[in-house]
Amino acid sequence: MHTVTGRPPSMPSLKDVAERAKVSVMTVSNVINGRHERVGEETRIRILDAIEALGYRPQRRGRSLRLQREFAIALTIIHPDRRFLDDPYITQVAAGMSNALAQLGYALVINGAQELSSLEATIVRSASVDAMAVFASGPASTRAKAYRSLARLHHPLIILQDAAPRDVADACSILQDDATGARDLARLLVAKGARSVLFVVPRHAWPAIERRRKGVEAGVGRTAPLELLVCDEADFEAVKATIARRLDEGGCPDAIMGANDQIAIAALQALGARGLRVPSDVMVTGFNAFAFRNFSSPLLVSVSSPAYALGDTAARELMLRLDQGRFNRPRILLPVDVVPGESVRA
Amino acid sequence: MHTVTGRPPSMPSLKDVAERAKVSVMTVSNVINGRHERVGEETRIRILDAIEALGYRPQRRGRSLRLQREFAIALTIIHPDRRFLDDPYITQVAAGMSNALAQLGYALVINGAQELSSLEATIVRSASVDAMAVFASGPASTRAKAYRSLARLHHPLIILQDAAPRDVADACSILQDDATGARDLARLLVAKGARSVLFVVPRHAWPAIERRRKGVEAGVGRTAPLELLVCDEADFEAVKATIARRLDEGGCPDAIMGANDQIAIAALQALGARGLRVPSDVMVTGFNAFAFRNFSSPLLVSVSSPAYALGDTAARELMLRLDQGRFNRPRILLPVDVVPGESVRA
DNA sequence: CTGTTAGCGCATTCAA
DNA sequence: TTGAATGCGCTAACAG
Repeated sequence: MHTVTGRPPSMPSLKDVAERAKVSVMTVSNVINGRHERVGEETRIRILDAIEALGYRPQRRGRSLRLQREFAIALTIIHPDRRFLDDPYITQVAAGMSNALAQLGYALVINGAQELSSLEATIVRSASVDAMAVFASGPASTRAKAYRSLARLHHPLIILQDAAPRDVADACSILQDDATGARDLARLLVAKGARSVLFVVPRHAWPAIERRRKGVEAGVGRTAPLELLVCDEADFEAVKATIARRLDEGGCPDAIMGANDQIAIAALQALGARGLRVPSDVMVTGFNAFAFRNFSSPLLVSVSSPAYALGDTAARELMLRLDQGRFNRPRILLPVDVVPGESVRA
Repeated sequence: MHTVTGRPPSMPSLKDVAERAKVSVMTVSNVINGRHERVGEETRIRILDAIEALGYRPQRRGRSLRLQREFAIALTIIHPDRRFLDDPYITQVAAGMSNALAQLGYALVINGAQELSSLEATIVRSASVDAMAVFASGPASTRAKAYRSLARLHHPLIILQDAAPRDVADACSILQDDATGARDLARLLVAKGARSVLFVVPRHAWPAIERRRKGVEAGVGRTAPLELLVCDEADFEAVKATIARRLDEGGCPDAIMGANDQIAIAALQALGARGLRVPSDVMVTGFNAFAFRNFSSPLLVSVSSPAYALGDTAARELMLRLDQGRFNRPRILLPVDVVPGESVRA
């Protein structure tokens, strides 16, 4: 007889329950899975007693192996900051996914990778989920490479906040309408008299930010010249310093648009330190409108990002895909709305 | 022959690789697991070619079943807000755990539960991890009940930011020294002349907040009377309104201490709206010192919470526990530091 | 250095 | 209504 590496002695299996209830494992399995019509009432009660007494819980390993399903979905985040969950957008996506999956008995496995290579080293090395959602940053070519890499894993793939490369099959792209939101913000500023706009973006590339930039360009049109300023988003003080230097050197634009609320708040502070008033001297807008927007004043005009809904949708679409064998739609676009505030003239 | 529920045709197994490389599965397994001394160079290369050609990845299900290990750790969060990951403390813990686990080839499974009952409905129903960390809110009795519930799962348990009930074995409690941090803050305020202190806490109970309250009590001692104000943390405007009402009705204390930075920022705004100056009229302190502390001014004096380190430590301790069969220590306390700012008189 | 055997927990299939 | 046999993918133990 071979001895096995020693399971914790207190982890009962179907067999243990079956022995205790003096039935076969199959009967226990039927009870567990609620196939009442196949088990007699008395037997069922005896089995339930045994389950209770042993503290038995089905062990997913066996079930997974038999059914060729892991009952788990991965959320993979490619982000330069190892504290990838610090990004408020990402946390909301994760919460949305987790809650939707929990209802369906699925688990959410979270993993962050700094870059493609470390990604390959971890997730890719072994298959432990049924499907995957990916949220990637970086230049478009790097992102596309990551998507292709993940697509080769033979799993359905949801690409969050980015387009799927044409050659990636069995993928679905879910994004919010950043371009329209940004365009509407820019139009609002122009309507309020802005004739020069500074758009401040993070150095590290994000697909959503690229779309916001295009939206802003469309919004200002030929009415107001658009200037781009790149800053180091990870360091709040550095963002402030970059904006301050720009103000000192290039004079003050009519409006500053932050690619997200964090950047816009840095702009508010840089302006305040120079004695410039918002919105009378300069108008400012942000993007996302998450809770911390309330922490600074004047309250930012922003755009509400449905990040939680994005995660929720991703989970549901993946469940449908696993059930039906294919994605219903290759692309889902969630709407956004301009959120009023005090940082734009009335 | 039995037909199986149909694995995706493109998901190769060890056997497929073995057949293609014309070796036994065992040899392939040895290559995969880096047992170079047991496989000849030529064979190894042939096998690696086959793996590449088939796009093979080890399937965790089989490995888990054989080794009686899931290679996954759960982080369970009991929090009334379904957007449990909105809490910045929790996200940092999760990031710390995820990164530490990834290095060791483990996955992090995240699940949030509103209350104990929904917790039992999800995780508890089936075993899919090797160990668990839990971060619970709510009254002490509810929390203890949750810990006992989880302890019955036969898994090692790490209890984050809370003490383990005495009757829970195979558990380890990891927390930060909230009491000392809060005491030091309170002492600082007293040293700067505060003779009345208002401590503003969220309605929903958190063990860390209870410890902070005790620390504040110890810090003010008999020098300054301490008043407690309870607010509805989830709604920033409601927090502001509660503090504003208190200011209108009870006059202004010498200092307001927020149980966290969010609450302290609400206090700053409520004070600002009444024309009260910080720190000359009133001093204000927060707690945690996460990134968004920078979003408001004046900059809060706060306490730095090592939330990321907490998650990192939790992961490492669990790995040690799984290797060694028992926890080294029943309790780990991480230090905190007062972080300077402009909201306390110099 | 390589192969064979056996079995982890579970659910499908077929037999009683 | 219940049971027995089978095999999912993988690896420890042992045999060659």
